[in-house]
Amino acid sequence: MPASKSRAERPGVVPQGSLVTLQDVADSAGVSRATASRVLNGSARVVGPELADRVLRAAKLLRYVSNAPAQALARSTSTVVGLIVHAVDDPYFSAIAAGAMRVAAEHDLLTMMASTFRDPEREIDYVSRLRAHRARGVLLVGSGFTATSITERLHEEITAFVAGGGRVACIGEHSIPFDTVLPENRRGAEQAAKLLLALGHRCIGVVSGPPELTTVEHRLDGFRDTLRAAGVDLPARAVVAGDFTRDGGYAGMLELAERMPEVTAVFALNDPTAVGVMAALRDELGLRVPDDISVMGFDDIPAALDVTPTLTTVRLPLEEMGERAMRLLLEDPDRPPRTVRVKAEVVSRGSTAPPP
Amino acid sequence: MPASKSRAERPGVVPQGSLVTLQDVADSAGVSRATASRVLNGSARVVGPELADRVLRAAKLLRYVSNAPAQALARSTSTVVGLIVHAVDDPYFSAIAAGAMRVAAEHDLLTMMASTFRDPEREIDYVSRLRAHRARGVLLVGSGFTATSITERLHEEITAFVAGGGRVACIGEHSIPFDTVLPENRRGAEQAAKLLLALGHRCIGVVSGPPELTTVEHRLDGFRDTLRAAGVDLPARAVVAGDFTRDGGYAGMLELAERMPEVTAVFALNDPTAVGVMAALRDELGLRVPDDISVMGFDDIPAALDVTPTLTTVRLPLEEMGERAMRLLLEDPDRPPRTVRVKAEVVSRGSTAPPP
DNA sequence: CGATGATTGGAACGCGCTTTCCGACCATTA
DNA sequence: TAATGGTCGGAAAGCGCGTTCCAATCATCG
Repeated sequence: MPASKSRAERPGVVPQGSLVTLQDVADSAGVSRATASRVLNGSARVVGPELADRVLRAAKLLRYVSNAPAQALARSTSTVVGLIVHAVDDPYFSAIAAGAMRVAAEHDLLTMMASTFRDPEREIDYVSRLRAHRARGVLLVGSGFTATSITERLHEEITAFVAGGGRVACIGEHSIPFDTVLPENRRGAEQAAKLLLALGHRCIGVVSGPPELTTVEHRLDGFRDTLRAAGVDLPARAVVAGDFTRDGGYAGMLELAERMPEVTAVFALNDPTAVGVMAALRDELGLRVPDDISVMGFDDIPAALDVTPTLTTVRLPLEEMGERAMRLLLEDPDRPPRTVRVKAEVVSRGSTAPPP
Repeated sequence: MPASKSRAERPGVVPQGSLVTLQDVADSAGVSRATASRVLNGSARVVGPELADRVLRAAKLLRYVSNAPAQALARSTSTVVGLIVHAVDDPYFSAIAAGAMRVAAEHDLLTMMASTFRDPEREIDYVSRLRAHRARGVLLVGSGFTATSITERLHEEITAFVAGGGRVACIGEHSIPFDTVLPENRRGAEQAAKLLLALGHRCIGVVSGPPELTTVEHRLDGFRDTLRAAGVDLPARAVVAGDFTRDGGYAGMLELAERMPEVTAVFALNDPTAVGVMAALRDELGLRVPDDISVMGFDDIPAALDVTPTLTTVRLPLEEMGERAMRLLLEDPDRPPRTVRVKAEVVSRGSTAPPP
């Protein structure tokens, strides 16, 4: 029991249960810590085959795994990346997270995932904590906020992070000069508007998301501008704010129906909202989609195929966005910030039709 | 610039960009490291108010955050918990994760989230890596595997983790003697069977999940036994294996229809599968749910309400399960392992009806 | 006014690991 | 055979922080 022997030499140190240290392995293999270290994580230096074998054997026997914090301290670099999302249980974010985590795993990195529960303060706080953990990089997923005070403080925190050698990438418009994967929110919304116009709709409502999100702003602008260019007005009362959730869409639709019962089409600014809108239409308002009213969403989450009717939406390659952002974050660190634009594409399905 | 002064004293050490250390703060405040440390993380010892203020001020100015790895090393305890799921983008797991992460955040812990992409080897590997990171604890979400070789190796890894002072909790049957949140899979499946029997179904098919999961085994057993007790047989060919995904359910239904076109009800072993089954029925087989055939799922994911018809399923309080498991993991560490049973409850909705 | 105790800042060590820097040892070559 | 170069193992100095132990300062009491 070489491990316990080494432990016994410094009694009282044991924190709780015994952790096997590199020293233990070295002792057990009859070599120095330096040698053990070298064989256990392929240093530049080569160790003789027999010693190497002894070390490996001892490590296996003792179930040794290196102490990551200690390693991080000594190397002053860690093996974790941060992933900050607004809500884990939102399919938009979890699809992106799946892509990002796959790439992180390919690079042998562990992912610290933080969910802000849609609170910008927590986002700032998390960046700071990830900085404390000396994360390799952090991926900011989801929309930025239009409020400049938030953006500024986030920016400061990010700057400090980068100054410490960390990398940053964003998905969505964050008004921050770092690697960015930028979905064409504006263009997508324009095309949504065109589809609805082409179908003949002239009286259209919008169930929006939190107005403080840049994503919402851009989608809304693109939509409104396109309507206007076609001579169709989108009055303020035709736009009701949701919260980007299914329930927000439900409530939003009820309010919209009260304000403007004459709408023949509703554009929801993301898919969960659209799903909520359709539920409200069906369960409370007794309107049939698309015969009485058309509904469009945005993002194309997997569930868009499984609602009835299937949801016409603007497709974004979510998982791919996550992958690309993570690659941006991890690959060739020394190059100027890049912005990758991602096409948004209308997918016409069952929830849209000409007005009745 | 006290920070850069301190840096300048050890040139060449700077890794990339300058990290502010506790020493920098101490220098800038004109105190010793010890004092700075004491004020910055409320040690037992009290520091004089004026010095404390100087330190706080300096820390803020320099945007100091403590080096978490160094801190973890010195304290030999970290502020991270691990969360291992099978797939982030599966609503079952993301709902649980949301609950778990909320609790972790309450405790001021960062969550390392690992997605195994349904590969048991990765699960074992992740436990080991989490052990390396000296995580406070790890939460194993999702079913265990029936293969004893896997279970044994996982168990060994977990044991090593616990021996190192880490805590462990599981959701689902892992055949491991640790804190467990155990959904009543068997009871839930029994009730599902009863509902179908009560409706008059006698010829029933099952679209299952990966047979190597204990969850699948238990749900299947409960279902089969209850049918048998009622004199209804569930022949092997009536059970087709899916993979717990929507697409798996789709394919599974097609196969089931080929093998046993006479079934009047299908029990899908989780909700995504059920959604796939309904899609196959609608898009390829031209059967109406529930008029021609009934469909039941398991778990009650949010989307169960948004498919048409709404999905009859067995409800599990997913988010709450995540919360409770995380509490088990974090609260009063010194007590024998506990098992919390979670009730499964049938929710009757639109996808079930008497046979035609 | 000197002794005693309470308070508080600082020096120093240790956490586990990486990484120079040396020195020992071997095999070459002149 | 002696000198030379190349290998390879080990001693030791950090990495940034927490924390014990000491010394110094101050107030208080006899």
